[in-house]
Amino acid sequence: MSPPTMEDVARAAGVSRALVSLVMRQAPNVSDERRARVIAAAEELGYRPNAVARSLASRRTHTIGVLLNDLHNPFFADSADGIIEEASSAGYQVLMATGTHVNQSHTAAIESFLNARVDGIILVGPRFTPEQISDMASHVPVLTLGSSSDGHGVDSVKNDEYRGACLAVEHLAGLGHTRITHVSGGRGAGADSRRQGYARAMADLGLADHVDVVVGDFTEESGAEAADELLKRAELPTAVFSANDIQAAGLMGRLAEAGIGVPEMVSVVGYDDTTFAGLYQLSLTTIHQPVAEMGRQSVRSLLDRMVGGRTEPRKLVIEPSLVVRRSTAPPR
Amino acid sequence: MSPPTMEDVARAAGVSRALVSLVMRQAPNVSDERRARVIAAAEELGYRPNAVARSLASRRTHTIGVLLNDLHNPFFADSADGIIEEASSAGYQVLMATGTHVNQSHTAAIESFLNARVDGIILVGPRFTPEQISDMASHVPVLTLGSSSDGHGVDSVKNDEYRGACLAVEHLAGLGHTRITHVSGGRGAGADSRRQGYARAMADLGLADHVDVVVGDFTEESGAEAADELLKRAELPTAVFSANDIQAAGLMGRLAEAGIGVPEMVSVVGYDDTTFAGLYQLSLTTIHQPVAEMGRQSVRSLLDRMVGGRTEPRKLVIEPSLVVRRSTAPPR
DNA sequence: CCAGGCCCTTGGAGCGCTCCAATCAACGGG
DNA sequence: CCCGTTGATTGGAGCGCTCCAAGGGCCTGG
Repeated sequence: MSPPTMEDVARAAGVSRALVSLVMRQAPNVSDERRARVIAAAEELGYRPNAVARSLASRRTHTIGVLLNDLHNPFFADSADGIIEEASSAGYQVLMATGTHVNQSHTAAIESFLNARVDGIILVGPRFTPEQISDMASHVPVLTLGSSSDGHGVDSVKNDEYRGACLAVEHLAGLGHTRITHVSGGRGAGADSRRQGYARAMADLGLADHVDVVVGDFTEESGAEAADELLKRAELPTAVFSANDIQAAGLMGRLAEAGIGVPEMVSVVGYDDTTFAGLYQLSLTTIHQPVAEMGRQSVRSLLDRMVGGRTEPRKLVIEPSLVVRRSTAPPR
Repeated sequence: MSPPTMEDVARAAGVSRALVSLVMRQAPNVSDERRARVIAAAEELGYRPNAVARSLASRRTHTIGVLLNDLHNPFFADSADGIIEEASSAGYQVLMATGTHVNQSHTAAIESFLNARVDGIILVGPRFTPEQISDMASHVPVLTLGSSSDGHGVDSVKNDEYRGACLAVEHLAGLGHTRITHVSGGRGAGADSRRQGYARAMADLGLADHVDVVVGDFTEESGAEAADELLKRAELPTAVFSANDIQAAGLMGRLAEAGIGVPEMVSVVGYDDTTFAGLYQLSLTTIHQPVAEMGRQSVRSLLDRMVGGRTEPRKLVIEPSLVVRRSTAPPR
């Protein structure tokens, strides 16, 4: 009653088990006649190759482990989408785990990836120490996506956060803004570069005196809190560059509640160009990065290492772009 | 140079391989002294149990396959989150696949789940024929989440769409609306029940004459198109019950572009209470279903079948609830 | 007519683990 | 003092596949 094995197919087709194996793996040197007989027998028996046994024998699982920070942020959902799509079209499966904020669950997830003998690991967002990263990289190819914890012999795909931040600031300055505040992403992935890009761009534009950073993180609440903070001040900035879209949404919401119009009173720029930035009601000017495409690139890069034999790490930096919507306007 | 195996640990600890196996599986009948020795040896060698070999030998992979329709819709992201969380806390891994609209890729994903010998499958959204479902259910426990394609000996977890639609209509009617249009979800999961719930509630409230359904699907564009359709009419309805939040957002956006205020001119109710329904700028009145919790329930239900030995299918129906925000108001 | 190749096919030895039946030591009770 | 019990430990037989070395036809050139 147990499902048919290769042995059963071989018997039914009157050939050896090895031959069935060759047919299943689409090996070239098999006569058409036998191939047909094997395929017919397999079909008849409802044979289904056992990927577990195959993995054990071949020492390759055709599986990549993906660790995401937070599926609720569309950013992660989009990258997951790109990853899954590319992986499955390359014949790979995706083992997915999410670290629920706690770093401990991250390491547990990695542990189970390694036990499962995944062929590669993609880290989307989570912060690990360099030791942790290189430790796992010693077992299996690792790629970080969008995160900044790289540089330890692992591949990485990210957008040029620095450049993106510059685009945002230049856009605002171009509109005539000078008092441009940045709400940071705190210790989140990419937050540092965005903050530095902001500072640098401000300096380059001669606005060094106006540099003003409110510490936040990548959540909606943090945006609302930042708004509260700003509202307490004697004078609002005329523009805000938010560390990401969700935070920007939280910020704009709170400002609206307080009767502060966007962009009439304050212009707002986000980052990521996630789904809802384009919603008519938000219409958020933001920095676009092709997240799904980056997910696909990640898989390709990893495959390149896993089967292509590349060994030196490859860092891919994607150029972000500015998307202007209605949340920005010249200052009054 | 290959990673240490149980054999190596056994040798190092001076015990048999079987004993190491017992220790690794936390079996009870092992003397403390030997257990300690084995653990020490394993640690020393950096031993990592090979889950592939374990799966082959034990015929259980501790993996569940999850097939999602569309990660972009927060609904799916949320359920994925609940599923992953519960699965990993039960010691299970999640193999994730997304069907990219095309049904063919759905079946390919299922195929690879079965080849991987997953212990169970959760289908979130995709529509399969009853034959397909019962076919896969004959191999492995299957559960459908939020989908309507059940009833074939498989478990299911869903909210009471019917009831949810009633809640929406009753809310609008309670505000004084009579001309309530429904933009449907077309052939998507749950769309039928929502439409029927709408029709039934309208009838119960004596509004049968006003039943009016615009065919759409579960996307933002479809909402915009529905708005266009409505705008062509001589007279707008005073309220719209949208098949889901994203569609509602698209609809509201297009209405706003046309200068039609929500809720001043038209009230709008969505469905799902996805993340952005709560954004201040949308503030969409909608029907809430505890999606993440439903994801967790799905896993529990599946585990119950996989290890608990339950065989009769279990259908879990969750009561949805109404969340009133600012997109609804009495008609003018 | 035979050696030398070239294809196709096959048996067998694992891959690293689980699980079962068998073994062994220790312990009381009759 | 022997034997049944109980609990800890072990060898061995798989799990279903891949991979490799070797075998068997058959064709070709000398």
